[in-house]
Amino acid sequence: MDICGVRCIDEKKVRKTQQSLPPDENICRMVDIFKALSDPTRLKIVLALLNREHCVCDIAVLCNQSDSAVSHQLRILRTMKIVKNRREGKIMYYSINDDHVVSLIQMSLDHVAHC
Amino acid sequence: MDICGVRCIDEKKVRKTQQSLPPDENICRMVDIFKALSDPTRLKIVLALLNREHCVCDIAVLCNQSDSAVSHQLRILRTMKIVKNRREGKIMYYSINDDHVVSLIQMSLDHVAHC
DNA sequence: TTATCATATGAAAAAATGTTCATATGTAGA
DNA sequence: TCTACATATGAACATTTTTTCATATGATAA
Repeated sequence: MDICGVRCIDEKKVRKTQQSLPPDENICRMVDIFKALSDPTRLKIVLALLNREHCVCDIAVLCNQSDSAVSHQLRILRTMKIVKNRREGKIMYYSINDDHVVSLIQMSLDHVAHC
Repeated sequence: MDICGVRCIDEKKVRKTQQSLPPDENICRMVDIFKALSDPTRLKIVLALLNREHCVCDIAVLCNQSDSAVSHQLRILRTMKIVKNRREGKIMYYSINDDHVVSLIQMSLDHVAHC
């Protein structure tokens, strides 16, 4: 096995591990979830919404960011289906839309608490 | 409450949520974990090492990346204490060093499998 | 010692990401 | 209708991250 000039030391082990790997598509989807949570503003938004729904400008206050910056990040979280929104007149309320993500965050909260 | 020109709609809710938020330092540490797993090369490395330890050039083959690129990513994972390494002659073997991260990945694997 | 191999590292180049700013949209009320 | 407000969005700019390339290090064998 030799890909792009990189030599392989132990072909057998590599093949076995290769078979154990999830398909690339799934790896990408996992990366997307982690990426969504890997920005302080976005993670803080999700943590805040864990508590209850909030409107955009309240989230901006909580994150100490401009409305616009928060709106951009909310769009990313919305696209990823991590949050959902509902309109009440002029105000747009955001809330959590993915229980799996809640568990992920809970687990990482535990991790950080332990160390 | 009015921070940097952003008006707050519902002060009470904001205060309650603010109190429910983990300290910023912990949020940063959570972000660091998610960031570590939010690159396809790094996540693939960790997934591969979940199976068994591997040397750098075998990881490079698995990830279809140059030795150097992989080495850089391994340093990041090492700094984060997500992986550890041991030398055997010229060869450096890397393996998983953080069980919490294993659980996190397992959970995200489940998530991706479900949807 | 010298040559070779496996890996590491610094710095530059390339790519991806986040924020700001100006402007647009949708809603409510005058 | 016009105005004000809450939010959204595109594009420019700034920052961060990743990859590449050249070179360095540490280990083995000749």
